[in-house]
Amino acid sequence: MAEAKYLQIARIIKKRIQDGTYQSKDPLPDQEALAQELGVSRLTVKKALDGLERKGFVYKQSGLGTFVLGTIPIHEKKDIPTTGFISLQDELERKDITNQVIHFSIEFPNEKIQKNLQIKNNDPIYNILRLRLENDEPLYLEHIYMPISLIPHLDYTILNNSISDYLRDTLNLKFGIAYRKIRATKAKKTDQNFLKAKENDPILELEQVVWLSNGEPIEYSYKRNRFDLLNYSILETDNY
Amino acid sequence: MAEAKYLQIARIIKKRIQDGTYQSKDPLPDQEALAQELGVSRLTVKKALDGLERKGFVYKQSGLGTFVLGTIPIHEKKDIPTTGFISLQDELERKDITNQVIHFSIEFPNEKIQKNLQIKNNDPIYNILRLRLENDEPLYLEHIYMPISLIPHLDYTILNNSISDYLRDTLNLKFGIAYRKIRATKAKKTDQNFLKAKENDPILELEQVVWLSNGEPIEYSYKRNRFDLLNYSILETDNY
DNA sequence: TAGTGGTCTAGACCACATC
DNA sequence: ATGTGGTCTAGACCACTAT
Repeated sequence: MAEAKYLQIARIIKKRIQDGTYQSKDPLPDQEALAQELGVSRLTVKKALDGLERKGFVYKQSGLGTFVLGTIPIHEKKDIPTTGFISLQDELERKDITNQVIHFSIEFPNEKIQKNLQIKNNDPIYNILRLRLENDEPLYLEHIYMPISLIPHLDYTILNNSISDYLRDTLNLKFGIAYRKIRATKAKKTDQNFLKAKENDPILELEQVVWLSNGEPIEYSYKRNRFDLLNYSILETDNY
Repeated sequence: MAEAKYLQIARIIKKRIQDGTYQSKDPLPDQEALAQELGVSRLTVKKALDGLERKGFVYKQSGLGTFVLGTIPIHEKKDIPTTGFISLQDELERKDITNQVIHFSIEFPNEKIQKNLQIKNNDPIYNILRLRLENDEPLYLEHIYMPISLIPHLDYTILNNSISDYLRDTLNLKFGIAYRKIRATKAKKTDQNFLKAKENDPILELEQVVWLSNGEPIEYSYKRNRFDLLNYSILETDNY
């Protein structure tokens, strides 16, 4: 089957917002009108708008209409959305991002990794340390642990590009949920070396466990970000 | 009208998960069975489950069923969800949280605040500095700016309790979206004084703009958190 | 009063996973 | 072949907002 109708509708409406057909703060046509015009039921339009609301394109006021959300004042280029499984390059408009694989090995997991990946001590894992650079300046250091059982073949070519693209497009794995945790910590020696962080610089750390849609943990990782080059951003909506 | 049916259904199912009626990793009854049992349509059950999935109680596998999500391994007590407009006390199981109002004044906004609250330079604002303590130990320092025009009467009693409860329950204001940004910074003198932070301690900062459901900005604020006492957490789902 | 979005139903068909 | 969740429809009624 083709892409779901509500996703197609969402894309059409999103395009109209981006090309200025629907202007900031203006009301969109009402759901019934959009449904008629696009040849779908009202519920399908509503579902599309619900998604666009969650993504921050529109907001709705019961009894009034649906409106285009204006520019967010505190938004900066270095804000990275914490939502979505999209790779960094897509989400950010940062073109010159490169990878540098610092370490790549196969090991038995320690207790913490066993717990986080829900595996046994004799289930081997990949241990990856990767540095991300923007215009040759270090952005963040990424420690990744993944079970071999789910990913039979991983090599430097994949690590130098996108692991998530490989999992999704080549292995056809489907991501489920992710639990992410953001904290501030002090720079360690490793951070000082690879990130060119100073001794008393803070580090913005994102630790996460990612599950496949069948409930199996696929990745435990933490990124150690340069505090001055990255923020994490969240757009919150009331949408149940 | 009473609470929406899908929210009632969600609450019932959530309770069954929490009291162990549905065990971790077990499948729930299928949507049709739940619909029959609870006397609603299948779509209403689905909507309830969609919400529970976004909140991390269950996960669904098309063609297989809906399952109770097990405990999240990296979850800690000091993780604070970045989602929802719920006050800190409700969300955390931290009982002994107190407020200490350090500064409270009415002023004209500077340019940054004008921009973030979308107001003019002669629209007065509240300027609030509040310290949050847990068992008399400082947790975070909160700088809050809000337009007076939307909040006619604010006093120390309200500031010592919950501002958001006052806005919601007394003024009947409805929250719309919030844009939040998380960064790591260095401790300033203010942080050292009030948070008992050391000179080279990092600070975990959350900066945010909160809008009402009618699109008017109601709050610009930033919290400066002790790096060792708080993390922010995000639960990510595929849910469009 | 009119117009908006929110909810809900019954029924249908589809894609997907398992047996 | 069967059972699961995902999508979609047409129609209905409700709550809220503005005039």
